[in-house]
Amino acid sequence: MSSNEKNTRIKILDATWKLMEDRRGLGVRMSDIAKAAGISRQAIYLHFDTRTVLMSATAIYVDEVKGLDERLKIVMSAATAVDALKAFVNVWGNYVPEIYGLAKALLAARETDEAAGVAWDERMGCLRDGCREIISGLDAEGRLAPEWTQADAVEMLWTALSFQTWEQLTVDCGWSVDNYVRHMTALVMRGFVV
Amino acid sequence: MSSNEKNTRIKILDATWKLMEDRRGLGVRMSDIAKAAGISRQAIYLHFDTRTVLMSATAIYVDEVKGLDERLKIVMSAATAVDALKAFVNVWGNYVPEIYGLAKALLAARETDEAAGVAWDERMGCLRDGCREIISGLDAEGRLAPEWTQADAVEMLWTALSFQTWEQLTVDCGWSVDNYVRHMTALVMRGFVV
DNA sequence: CATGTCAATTGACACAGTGTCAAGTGAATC
DNA sequence: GATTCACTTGACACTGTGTCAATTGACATG
Repeated sequence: MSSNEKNTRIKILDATWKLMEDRRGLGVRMSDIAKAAGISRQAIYLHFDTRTVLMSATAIYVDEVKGLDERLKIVMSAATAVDALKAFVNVWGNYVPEIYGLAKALLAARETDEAAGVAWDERMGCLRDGCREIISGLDAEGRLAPEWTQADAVEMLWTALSFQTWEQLTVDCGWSVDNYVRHMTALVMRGFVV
Repeated sequence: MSSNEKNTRIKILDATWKLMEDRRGLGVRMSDIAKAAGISRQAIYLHFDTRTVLMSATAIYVDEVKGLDERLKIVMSAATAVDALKAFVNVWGNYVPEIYGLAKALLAARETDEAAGVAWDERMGCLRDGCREIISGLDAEGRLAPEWTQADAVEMLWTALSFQTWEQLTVDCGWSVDNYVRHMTALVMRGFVV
């Protein structure tokens, strides 16, 4: 039955997701996932060719469940680009902890695995799109600081909001998400808005 | 003879460094290093207990040869904190490509290896110290933007100047080092200085 | 000259984790 | 009753790290 097949697939995705979050993306083996999903290790390979394929599929699955795209789109409907920017930082800063483990694992895999790199870039795509919209909005409203071309500002803002930056501030510096949002907002407001 | 022992050690460190830079920190095996150093794979373990120990030792070796500390100290002698900040971004931005491969490898190892994490934190220490001095100088000169406490500004500046940020802008966004320096300077000047 | 020391070599092996393969099981389907 | 299909089981190949024991070759000292 295809519903049974689907159930196993979903069980694997859920197990992968849960384990990645529990262990912050580190030390999650295929055998751990199999155990958590209640199937044999080899059965995973009936659904996903490689570990990387599984992680990419899990990332897509999580995106669907969590719906970052939608959250960001709502943000974009703010009255002004400045409001959108503030809301954007807030949504993103609060979203990262929900996907931290999986993102971390995907990022690590990216170093050695081409396919993981592609999957990562796709995940980060909507963030970059959001930055582009906001910068273009700022510019249209005449509030983009004169130092910046739109293209440069987009890339700098996207980098400031990167997963790695979020991680360094919260994990290495011990900031709360609220502090991250407050101070990152301050930085980008000063840095890009006039 | 102890000079012979030292020679082999240095040969290993040089080989490690060179390979890390050549391969941008990825896919460098102990056997590759041995081959490049002209010794047997097992002989490496006569000098370095583990791969991580070797990488940490190489990082220290590179630091000695390249002398980031000294370069940064010269920067600190600038007339004003603002000048120091600009020079700091310039020195750091131009320094990273010289240590990219090794830094990348150490950063990757950090995820699974406690000792690598310590080694990384030590390497990043002088950067953080520099940020602290600059922010405290800005504050003393009354030019730190009012949004910031010194502690918060130090951590945010340190994060803005992180290896990962440098990497995202130059590798992922394709910026030249000159562009990195110019735009990062613009961001931190706007973000922190008043 | 004989002896000891010490760095390095060689070959073998343990271990972990990914991915593959072949044979077999059990339940639904025709 | 035969087929199909997801899944299980056990075995194995492969890679890379780290360990071990036996051996070599150079050099230093008595």
